[in-house]
Amino acid sequence: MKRGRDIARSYNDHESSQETGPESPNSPAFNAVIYSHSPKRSRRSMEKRVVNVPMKEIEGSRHKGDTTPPSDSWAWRKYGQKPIKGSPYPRGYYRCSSTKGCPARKQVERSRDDPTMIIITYTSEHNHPPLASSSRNGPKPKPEPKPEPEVPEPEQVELEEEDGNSKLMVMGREIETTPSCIVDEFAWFSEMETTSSTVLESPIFSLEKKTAEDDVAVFFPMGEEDESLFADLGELPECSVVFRHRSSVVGSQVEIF
DNA sequence: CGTATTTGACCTGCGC
DNA sequence: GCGCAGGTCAAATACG
Repeated sequence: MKRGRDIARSYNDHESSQETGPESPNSPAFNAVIYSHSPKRSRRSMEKRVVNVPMKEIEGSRHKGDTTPPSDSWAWRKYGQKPIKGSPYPRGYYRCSSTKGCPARKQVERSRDDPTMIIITYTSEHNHPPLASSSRNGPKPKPEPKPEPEVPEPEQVELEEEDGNSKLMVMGREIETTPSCIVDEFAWFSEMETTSSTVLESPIFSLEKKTAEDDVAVFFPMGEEDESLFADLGELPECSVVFRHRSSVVGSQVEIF
């Protein structure tokens, strides 16, 4: 069995070799973010992506407690929880259980400033597509309850054009967009698009078009056998942001100082 | 009974 | 070098 130090080493090794960017934000309403770029990568200074999700977005989620993670396109398994100094709420630690050996992890905690917000910090990226394909091998994800599809407040998610550059406004904050990040990140997604002609349009995409009329609808390709697996994904609006990014907004980041 | 979660212990990084 | 805080492991426990 690997002990902590071994994990930490391979973890950092993975980070240093990471060239495809961190995983997607996968959140219905997110404040973006890549923490970067410490000259010396370490467990605490590694690249991270932070996503803020309003509590209401994750109501109905299967977990209970202060660090309820929102459902997304991957299966997550909790492996730890720690009280965080200065915060009344503990932080939950989750790793991807969609496939064996997936390095993706996320930390879920409540915002100390706004308890109605959940802060999700993603570290490492998935080495596989979302559940659509991964669910056919590897550990099965738990069936998710079906919450009502949540709709981001119109005033919380806006698309702005300025000097030819797109800006995503979320929760009143401006998110700088960086195309290369997401393009690389979803290389696997491009492959799927070119290898399948069967597509599914999620209701979430039409929602996105409400907030960004000029957006090109992006369809998620899949085989017929996957359609049933995706039957529940209409409840996963978090993907829509990512897909839209690929089409026009293409990525999101905010530098945290 | 198999799988997921909880929780205390352990380890590492970082600041002083 | 020391102590603190964060991150992870793994045994125990809970759950379906």
